[in-house]
Amino acid sequence: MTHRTRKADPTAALATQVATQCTAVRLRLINRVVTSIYDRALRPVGLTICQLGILVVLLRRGRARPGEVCDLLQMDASTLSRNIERMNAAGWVRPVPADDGRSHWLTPTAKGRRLFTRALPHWNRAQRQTVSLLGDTGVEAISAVAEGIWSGGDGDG
Amino acid sequence: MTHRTRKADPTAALATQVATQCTAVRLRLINRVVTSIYDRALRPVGLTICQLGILVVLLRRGRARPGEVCDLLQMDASTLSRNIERMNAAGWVRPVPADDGRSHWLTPTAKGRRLFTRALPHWNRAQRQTVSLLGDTGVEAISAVAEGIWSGGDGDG
DNA sequence: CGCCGATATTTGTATATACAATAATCTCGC
DNA sequence: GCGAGATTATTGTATATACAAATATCGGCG
Repeated sequence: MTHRTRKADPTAALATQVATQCTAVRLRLINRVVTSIYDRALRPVGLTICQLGILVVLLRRGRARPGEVCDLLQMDASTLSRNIERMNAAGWVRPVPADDGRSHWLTPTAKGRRLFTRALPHWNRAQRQTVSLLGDTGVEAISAVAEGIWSGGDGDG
Repeated sequence: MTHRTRKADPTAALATQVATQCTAVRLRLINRVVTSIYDRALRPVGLTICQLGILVVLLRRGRARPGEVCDLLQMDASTLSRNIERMNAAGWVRPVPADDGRSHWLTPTAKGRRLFTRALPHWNRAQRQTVSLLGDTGVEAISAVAEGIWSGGDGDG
């Protein structure tokens, strides 16, 4: 009789390599955890962290074209389009015609501004909770990586 | 006549505070960028980074119950359920009955193992590209944060 | 044995996301 | 001024995600 143990699975070891190295798997895990914190915190005001992020861009700039928002947030145009669709339906943003007929300005409404004001304390709570979870070090590291991407990516420095 | 400049928008300054501090907005941006890198790299083999992450867990452990996978990846049970649904439809994983009738084992199929082997070079390419984008520092920081969450979270150290 | 609370998963519904294809407009060269 | 190619956004389709509710099973207690 041949030996009773079946031959070792060669993929298991390779899978361990991937598991212990893969940046995407880790990043996505962190993203799920952190997104949950903010979404739960913001739920009482009926806002998601995604929507808050978009609203903040518009509030800062007063108005912005879809393409600008996409560039800033590194978000696909179609993704933004659907998000704006919901925010528009909720009455938080409005499109206004631009010179270039292919585009338009997105502007926050008064209702959107009031929502933002109401959301602030909840956002603060989530932010504190996140700092407590990731540590100052973790939060700063994430900021640094984002800055790196905004400034054209490519490596350390 | 009253002055021509309209009164400054008080939300703009607050929005800037949020924009410059919000960890979630930054993390989600990084997540979009990095996920895109892996999904594009894996596309030729018909796999997403999400699915690869799940497959890797099953390959490492040989088999796992849904709840275990959720714990490990910090993924909602319903999310895993839908992902497994697709991977099962593709023939990469199979459920096998467990002692506890409420649950079952998830196991990779031979087809799933072959897929993983084919995916490896593409994953490697994405991983290199990500290291190049985020820098060793960034990649290590993300690993550290994930380890922190796995080991019960709460702060630096 | 049978019920009841606890546990494990799936299903219903909604948001977030991206790629491919389409639609609308602009710009430049002639 | 017109047509071809570029630019900007939206629509079609599919995956990823989570909360709430439903389903199925387990385990203990009377």
